Amino acid sequence: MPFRFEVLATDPTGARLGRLTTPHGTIDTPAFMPVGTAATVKGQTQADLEDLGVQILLSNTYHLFLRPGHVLIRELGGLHQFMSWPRAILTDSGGYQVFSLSALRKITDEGVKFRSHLDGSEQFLSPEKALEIQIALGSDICMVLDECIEAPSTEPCARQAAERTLAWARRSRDYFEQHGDSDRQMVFGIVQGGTHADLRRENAAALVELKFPGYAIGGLAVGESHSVTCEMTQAAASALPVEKPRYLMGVGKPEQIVDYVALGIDMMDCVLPTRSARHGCLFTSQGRVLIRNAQYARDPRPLDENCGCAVCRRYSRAYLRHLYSTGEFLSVILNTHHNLYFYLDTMRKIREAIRFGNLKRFRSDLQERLK
RNA sequence: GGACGGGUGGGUGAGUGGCUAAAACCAGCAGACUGUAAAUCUGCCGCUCCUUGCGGGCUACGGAGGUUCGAAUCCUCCCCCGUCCA
Repeated sequence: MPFRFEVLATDPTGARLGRLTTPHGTIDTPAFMPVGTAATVKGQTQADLEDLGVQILLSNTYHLFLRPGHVLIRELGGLHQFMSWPRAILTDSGGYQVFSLSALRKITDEGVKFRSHLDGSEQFLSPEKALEIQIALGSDICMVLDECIEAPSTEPCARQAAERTLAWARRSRDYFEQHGDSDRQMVFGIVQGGTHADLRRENAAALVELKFPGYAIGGLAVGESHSVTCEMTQAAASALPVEKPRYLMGVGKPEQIVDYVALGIDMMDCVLPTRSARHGCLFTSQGRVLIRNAQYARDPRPLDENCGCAVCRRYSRAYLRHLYSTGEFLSVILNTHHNLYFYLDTMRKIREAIRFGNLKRFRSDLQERLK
């Protein structure tokens, strides 16, 4: 079996230490997946990412479908070969674009009609089409197309989206059984349900009957408070099988991630470290640093004295500020490198804390420092 | 010496009688960013006072006078810059 998920240890909080095996290597969980929407993590080479210890990257079905096209990528040997990434890849289905491109789309039970943000052309994504594209891309983990809604949303509205997502999950599974290869790829179903705990539980339970090899929780961190995100995560996770990996989509800040891990989450992804880096917001052991702030202009210290990354070992805050304020390319590169290191290093420490059963202590220390 | 053109807030630069403490952009200062339409977006950006309000006072469009209820905008003189002619 090329795919395998093992829970190696659990922490009193409920956190799980695990290992997910894929044809492109194993992933230590809880894992953070950097986002490389357009087959690139902006500002980092694949060699950089390997050096950082990234075991799995996220990329995007919808964006790659529009450009350069999944057929072209298949011709060039699939996404791994195309982008020269030897480790695992998870592709998001385009479900998030249903949310973020809401002004440019129309949803029916059949699928989603998009007006391309690139050239205005009309595009259509159905659950089957999203899988067809992901099969062509060859990602290790495919996501079913889902309907992600904003928060807050009314119960009927959330229910409609959740039920549609469930129906789409069934169609996705069936399509993959017919056209996919489970030795090569796995498909995760996605729980929806807005900010309604009962609906989350109900939707998760129904999804589990479809027997996916892994489950994602979607539609969170889209406007609701962190405590509600946790409550919903808890509600959904409680209905998921313990032996399958759980992926909380699109989160979060470092101090939030430990909370999700404590709720039994195994995988997460977020644009925060990469996007914030480009915007001059850097994550450190003492909290966030806006490197453009005047107070760093003459600061000879490393960004984070407790950080072992290549950037902190070599450059000063004053230099990083200079690069940012002059708009130099190197600013994006160094900032992104540091932020990803910080996230991945935090995950390493989280895994270690779970191994020793003291995540609770680790969490309160981390949250105290970062608040 | 003469003829034109021009001098606006830290910079570039709109504005040619009231809606102008003065567009826009840049610089500066601060904030946001959560399955990436994002190397983006937002706010502040003359001084000052308080009862912090689409509040009051003061200063401001090269300088000094003047016209007008009202001037960055019109008039006079002066200073400076650019181009051209001697």
